[in-house]
Amino acid sequence: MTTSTEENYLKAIYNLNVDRDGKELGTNELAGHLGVSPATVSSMLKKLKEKAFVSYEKYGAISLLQEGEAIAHAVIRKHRLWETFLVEKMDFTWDEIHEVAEQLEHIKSKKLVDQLDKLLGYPKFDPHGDPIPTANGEIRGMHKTTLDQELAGKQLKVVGVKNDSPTFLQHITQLGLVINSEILLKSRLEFDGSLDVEIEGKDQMISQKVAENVYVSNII
Amino acid sequence: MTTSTEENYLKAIYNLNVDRDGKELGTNELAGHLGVSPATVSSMLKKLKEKAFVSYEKYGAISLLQEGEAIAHAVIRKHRLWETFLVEKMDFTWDEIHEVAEQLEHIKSKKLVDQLDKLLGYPKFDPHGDPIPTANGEIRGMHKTTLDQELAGKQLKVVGVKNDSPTFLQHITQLGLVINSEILLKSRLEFDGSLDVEIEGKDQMISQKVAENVYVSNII
DNA sequence: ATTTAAAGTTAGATAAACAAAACTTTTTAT
DNA sequence: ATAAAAAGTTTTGTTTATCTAACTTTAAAT
Repeated sequence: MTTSTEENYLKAIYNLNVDRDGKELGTNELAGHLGVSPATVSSMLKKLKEKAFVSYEKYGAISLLQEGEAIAHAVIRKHRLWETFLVEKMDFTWDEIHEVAEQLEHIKSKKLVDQLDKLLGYPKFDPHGDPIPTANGEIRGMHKTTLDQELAGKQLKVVGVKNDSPTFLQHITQLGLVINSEILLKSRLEFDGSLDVEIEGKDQMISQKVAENVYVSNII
Repeated sequence: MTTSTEENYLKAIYNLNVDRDGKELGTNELAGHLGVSPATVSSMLKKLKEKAFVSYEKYGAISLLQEGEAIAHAVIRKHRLWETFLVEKMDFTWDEIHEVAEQLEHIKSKKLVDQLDKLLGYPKFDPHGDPIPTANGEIRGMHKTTLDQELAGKQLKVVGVKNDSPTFLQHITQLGLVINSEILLKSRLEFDGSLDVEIEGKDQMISQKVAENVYVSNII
């Protein structure tokens, strides 16, 4: 049986290895992400390696082995199903769900997860636009482009966010940026990379930092 | 913030102090109930006393102080609401819910509990017939008589069970003994205290041990 | 009333998860 | 190519929750 802590390490390793172009994951970065010291990560990696959950050599890159990835998928599946449940059935807003889902994702009951999935109508995406892994651990395709990478003049749709923090989510909700919002990217300022956009008809300026954390797709 | 372990101790102390006529609760009994050694209970009590959750002196009786009782009530409320949720919304049977509820009862989110209560229509009893404490920690009245204490000839209704274990619940479900089942207590055998009963029309023998764990009320 | 049994406590140890400080390896910059 | 910086590891130590073994107190039995 895996502990909650182990599950959190595996999930973090998974998340940090997605969405990066070959850059290696090290103990410092993982420690920062988990809010623990690099020393703690070093010793935990020894344990996770013994259990054959991760691939790791001293001073080397950290990545998941098959079994570790399966556990990460299962935890992420639970996290995203619970987030969906909280929004759909419990009247939570998308900035309130992460913290509670961090707790609920560690509940151990296969039946509960299956029933949750059924109750929600087998959703494919969670309230942040992230895909929900299937019961077999398959993930149906991830996001690609963030708003900051798009060209001026494009008509876009918000399909997800890269950041789950309440403050970020509250900020963009204020701007009108929620899942399925339509955006016209009018122009980009050379000065600081901020963007002049039209969101659901309203004119707005958004910082590059915000744009980097919003996933979009083209409107055909 | 209280840990899950502390909450489990407070809940156990609460449960063991209900349903007993003045008999004092000691470390051995508590240890047995929690599945830990008496030594562990001794040291944990020191901590719970420091936090002013329990009243306790060396070699003396264990009981809850106001704050400890409030926490116990809150945990029991969550436990029973989750059990109700699992049966009402997730198609669990009453013998499957205890184990999962033991995990869910420690989730920390006021909003989640309130919404759960609302979603379920503010239930007064859980699937085992136990009363659900209100948000202010009030419990609306407990069970009184178990089936083994009733007189022969009486027409009774099952209102609850004293034991949550899967094996017990599966056994009595087999007998037809579920919440609201109607029972006619026909006679009691002097030999071993077992009972001759008619359950929903069917004739059955049930052991004294079983009868001690079924709460009943008179049908008026 | 004394012995024995039951109940309870204390002391010493362990495992999990963490941190600080000291040390080592790798990478970067000049 | 070497020094400095960054990244990573090891050692030592802490906290929480647990155990076993040894000891003490209280209750029961003769």
